[in-house]
Amino acid sequence: MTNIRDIARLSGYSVSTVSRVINRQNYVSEATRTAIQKVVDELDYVPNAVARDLSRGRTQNVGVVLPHSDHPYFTQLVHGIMRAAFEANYHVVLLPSKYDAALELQYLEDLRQKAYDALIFTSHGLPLTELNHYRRYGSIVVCENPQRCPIPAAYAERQATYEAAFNHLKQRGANHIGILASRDVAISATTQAMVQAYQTVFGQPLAAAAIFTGVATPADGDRAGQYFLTQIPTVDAVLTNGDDIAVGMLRAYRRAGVKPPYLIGQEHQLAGEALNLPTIDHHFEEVGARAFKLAITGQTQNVAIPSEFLLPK
Amino acid sequence: MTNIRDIARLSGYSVSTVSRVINRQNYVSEATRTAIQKVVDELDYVPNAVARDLSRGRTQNVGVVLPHSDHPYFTQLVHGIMRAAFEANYHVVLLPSKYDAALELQYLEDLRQKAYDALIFTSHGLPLTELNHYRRYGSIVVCENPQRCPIPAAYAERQATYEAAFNHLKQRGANHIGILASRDVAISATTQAMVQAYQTVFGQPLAAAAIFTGVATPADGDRAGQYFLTQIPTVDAVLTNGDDIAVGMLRAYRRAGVKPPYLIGQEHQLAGEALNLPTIDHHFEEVGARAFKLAITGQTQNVAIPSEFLLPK
DNA sequence: TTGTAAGCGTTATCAC
DNA sequence: GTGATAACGCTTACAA
Repeated sequence: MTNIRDIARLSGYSVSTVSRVINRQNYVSEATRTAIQKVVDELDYVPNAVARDLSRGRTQNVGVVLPHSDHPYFTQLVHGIMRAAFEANYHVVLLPSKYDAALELQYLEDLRQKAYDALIFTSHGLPLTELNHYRRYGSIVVCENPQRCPIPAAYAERQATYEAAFNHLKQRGANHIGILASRDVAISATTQAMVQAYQTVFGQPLAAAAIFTGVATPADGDRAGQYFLTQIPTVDAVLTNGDDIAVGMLRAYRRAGVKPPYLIGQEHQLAGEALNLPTIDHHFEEVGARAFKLAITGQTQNVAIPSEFLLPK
Repeated sequence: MTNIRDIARLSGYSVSTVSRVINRQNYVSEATRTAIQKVVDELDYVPNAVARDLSRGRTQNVGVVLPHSDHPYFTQLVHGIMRAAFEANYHVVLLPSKYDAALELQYLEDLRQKAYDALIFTSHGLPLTELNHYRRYGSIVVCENPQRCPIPAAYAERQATYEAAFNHLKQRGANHIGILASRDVAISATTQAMVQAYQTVFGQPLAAAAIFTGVATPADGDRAGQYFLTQIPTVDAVLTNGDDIAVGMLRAYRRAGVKPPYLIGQEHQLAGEALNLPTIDHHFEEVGARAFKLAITGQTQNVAIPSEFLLPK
C-alpha cells in the first residue's frame, strides 16, 4: 500500500508538504502542489482514514446501543440520531445489546478504548450509576428520564400524556383497565410512568394482574389478548405499548369471536391509523436528534420532549 | 492519556511483554504477568482501539449505504445485516445517501481510504459500473439484481411473485390496473420488474399513466390516491409498493367517499394485516444477512432470495 | 514556502 | 521468556 512517505520520496518533497497538499492547506506553491498532485494521481494514492483518526485522537463515530432493532421506538430514535449525526459530520455505529449486561459493558469498554467519541443508550439493562461511571472515558447519553442520576439524557416526557390517555378512558366510562408493557414495572421507567398515571387519574393503584409485560412484537400482543380473554375477560379498555401490538391483540379477539376491549396504541404507526385507534406520539425522532446533540456537546443536561395523545381523525 | 509505553516503563518490562499480557498471549511468566497487570490496573490502562485497527490494517467495520432510513425495506435489510454482522464480530456503520451521487461517491472514497472493510449498497443512484470500479479498494455488495454487471449481490427475486400478484388480480376480474413505485421505470430495477410482470401476465404493456412514481411514504400513497381518483377513476386494482402506502392511499378514497380499488401491499407490514390486504413478503432480513456474508467473504456471487405472495388469512 | 522530527498507540518480527 | 525495534500511516509544532 502506498503511503504518504512514498509520495514524498517520489515527488522529491517532504511528508509535511505532501500532507498540506492532500489536505488542501495553504502555504504551498502552485508548482509544488501540481508536482505532488501528479505523483498522487499516478500512484492512485489516498490517505488512510484510520491513521488520520489515530493522529487526530478522535473518530467522529458515535455508538448507538439498541436492545433490538425491529421496534418502532428504536427505528424512530435511530432515524433522528442519524439526521443530526449527518449534519454534524459524525458516523452512526449500531450496537445491538438485547439488554445483555455483558454486551452493554463491552460497548462501554469500547468507548473507553476510544472506539467511539460518544455512546447513546436508547435503552439499557445496566444501572444508570454504572453507565455514569464510564462518563470519565467519553460522552454518554441515555434516552430516558434519569431521575436523580446526573447523566445527560433526552427522552419523551410521557407522564402527562399517559394521564391524558387514562382521562380519555375514564370519560368513556371504562372501568376495568389493562396495560401492556415491554418490561416489568420494577425495572422500566416507562412502565412505571403508565402505572403512576393510572393511579393519578383513578385514585387507586393498578392491579398487578392488569399489567401484562414482556410485550415487544405483534405476536406478543396476540399473547396478551389471549391472556385477557381467558384470565381477565371483564377488561374493557387497554393501554397498549404500540399500535402494531394493539393490532396483534385484536387478532386474538377476532380469532375468538369476542368483542375486543377499547384499545389505545402508541408510537403513532400506520397500523393504528388503519383501525382508527387513538395513539400516543412520543416524537422519538426529535428525541434522537436531541440525544445526539447532547452526546457531542458533552453537556450534562436533560432534555424532555413532550409526548402527544392523539385521537383518530 | 496513558499508553503501552507508560506501562512498560513503570513496570520495568518492555512494550512487547506488556502487549503480550494485555492480549493474553503465552510466553509470559506468571510473575511478570502479575506485575504488569498491577500497573495496568493502577493506571486504569486500556489499549486504544484506533491504534489497534491501524496496526492490524482493518477495522471490522462494514458501511451500509441507505437512501433513507424510514422505509421498511431499509429497516428490514439493516436488521438482517446487523444480525449477521454481530455474529461475525463486525460493526455496522449507517451511511445516509438520499440517492445523492456525490454522497455515494464520498462513501466509496471512504472505503478506498480503508474506513470500512466493506460497503453494502441497499440501493444506489450511481451506475453499477461505477460501484464495480471501486471494488479494487474493498468489498462491495449491492442489494438488487445486477443483471450483466459482475458485482456481488444479494436481492429479493421479485419477478415470479409480481406475476403471482397480477395473476391473482386477473382471476378476480380486475381489468384496469395501476401500480405505485418509488422510482421511475427508467432507473429502477424494481419498477421494471413490476412492469415486466404485468406484461407477462396480461400480454400487453402497462400504460404509462397507470404508473404513479415518487412514492415512498403513506403521504405519497395519499397523493397517489388523489391522482387515481381524479385522473384514472376507472382503475379497479392497484399494486402498491408497501402496505403502509396502501393505507395512505385508502385514506384518500375514504376522504372522498369513493369505494377504493382492490389494493395489494408489499413488505408484509402490520398495517396491511389490519386491513386484510394481500401483500408480498420479500424476506429482506434474509437478504440483508446474505449481503453481509458476501461482503466479508468477498466472493463475486449473486444470491437471489425468492419473494412470497401472501393472501390475507 | 518548505522541511525536520516528534508524536498518536499498537502489533509484529526477530534476536537473545 | 523477554526485549529492541521496525512497521502501521498520518498530523503538526517548530525550525529554517
